[in-house]
Amino acid sequence: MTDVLDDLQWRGLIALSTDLDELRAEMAKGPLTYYCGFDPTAPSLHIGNLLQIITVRRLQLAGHRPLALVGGATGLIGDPRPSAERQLNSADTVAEWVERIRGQIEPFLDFTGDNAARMVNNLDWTAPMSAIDFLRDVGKHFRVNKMLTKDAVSARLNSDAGISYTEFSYQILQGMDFLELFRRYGCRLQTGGSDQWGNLTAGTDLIRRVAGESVHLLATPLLVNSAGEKLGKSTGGGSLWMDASMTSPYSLYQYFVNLEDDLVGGLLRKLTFLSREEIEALEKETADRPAARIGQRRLAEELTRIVHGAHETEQVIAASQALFGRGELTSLSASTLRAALSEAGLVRAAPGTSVADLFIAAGLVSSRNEARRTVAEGGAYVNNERVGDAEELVAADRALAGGLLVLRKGKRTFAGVELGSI
RNA sequence: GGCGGGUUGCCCGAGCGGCCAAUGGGAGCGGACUGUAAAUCCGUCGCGAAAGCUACAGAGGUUCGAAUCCUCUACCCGCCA
Repeated sequence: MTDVLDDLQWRGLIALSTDLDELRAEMAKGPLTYYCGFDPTAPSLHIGNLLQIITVRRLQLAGHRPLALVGGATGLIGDPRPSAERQLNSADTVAEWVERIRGQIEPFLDFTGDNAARMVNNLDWTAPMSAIDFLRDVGKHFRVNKMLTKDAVSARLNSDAGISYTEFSYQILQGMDFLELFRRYGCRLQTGGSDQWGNLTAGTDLIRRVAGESVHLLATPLLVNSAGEKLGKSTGGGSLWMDASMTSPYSLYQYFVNLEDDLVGGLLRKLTFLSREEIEALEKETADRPAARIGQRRLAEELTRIVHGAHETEQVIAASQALFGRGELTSLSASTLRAALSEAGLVRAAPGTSVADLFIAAGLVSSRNEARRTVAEGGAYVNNERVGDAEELVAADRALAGGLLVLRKGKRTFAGVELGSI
């Protein structure tokens, strides 16, 4: 079997690390216990977190022992973002998100066998600790001047947003986590995103001071597009969430089908479990015949399957083929059409509703002004026919099989309407 | 605790009594070109059919008229103690 670190490197998953040769040597001796943390700062994890989960899984598949940490404590504090202070979430909210996120992580890991995974929550060792203990036992090991140099902190000090003591302390909590897991489970490696580097090193530094041991770090690169923006920003403003109710499987699939060519290879490497041979073939395919989007389709398919399962993936692929296929919509059967539109988003409306109101009802636009604007710009279609008047009433005789209408905004945003009594 | 500066639309940022729904970027959205790419170009970008309404941290006030002036509150930044 190939060395897992070599594999991670080939996949471009190691942006920053501590001494890789030392880590390699430790891994060679047998199963290594490692951890990766996930803070409940939203009701769902997103595609960036998925990269971490998948990386954790890769290490487990290589025989190492994962600890998946949900940040019941750190989620109550919030790590400093470069731009501005976070709004604190209530303890109830965070507790609920902890459970949801735990549920999103568990399916990816194997909790049986020699290198069974374990879920941990940093609230377990943080909540019982008194402020005095925290300051005496932990705080004493942190030098403020060093804490100030961390990117996340210095960015905030140099902005006029400033930083609260609360967020400033975040790195100490994360450092404590690593120390705690080192003591409880012999954890010797932490993985995370490279934007977390400052927080990751807080842990290794603390363990070195307290226990005199050198433990390890692996940081993955951030997922960004060619403009350097975080991936997922072009989905209408939000992230690509793993929760199906926040980002539909269809939307997730479509996002990756539309991915710019330059990113396909890198994401196939980072986010899928395809073999090196398969990925290199797909990369060649993408380079030779970019218009065929073979790489994009495969990436979209793999990811949708990883996140939402095989059945759902079949549905969205079929839906995409029906809506984007060359064929006439009139040639689609009622069941095919209904299935496709259900994936894209299907609502009911009464016959005789105006185009503008249909677009609003389907969620393609958020106001009548926007609907009128879209029509005026020539970007509104009903059954693939461009609409000229936003106030045009759509009668029942416009419906396709099954009483369905296909609404489209722009080139690729579809939604369905079923005409009938509401 | 004292003094000074700040809080503008999704983000950055101009405006400093009427010409401000608010200059300019960016993001977003649509069009053209393409390949359901990228880059580029063009358009658009609070709500409302309109009258008009709501908006420039929050609450009051001055004024014919305020994002712009005054008062208080909250938060942020800096200097001093």
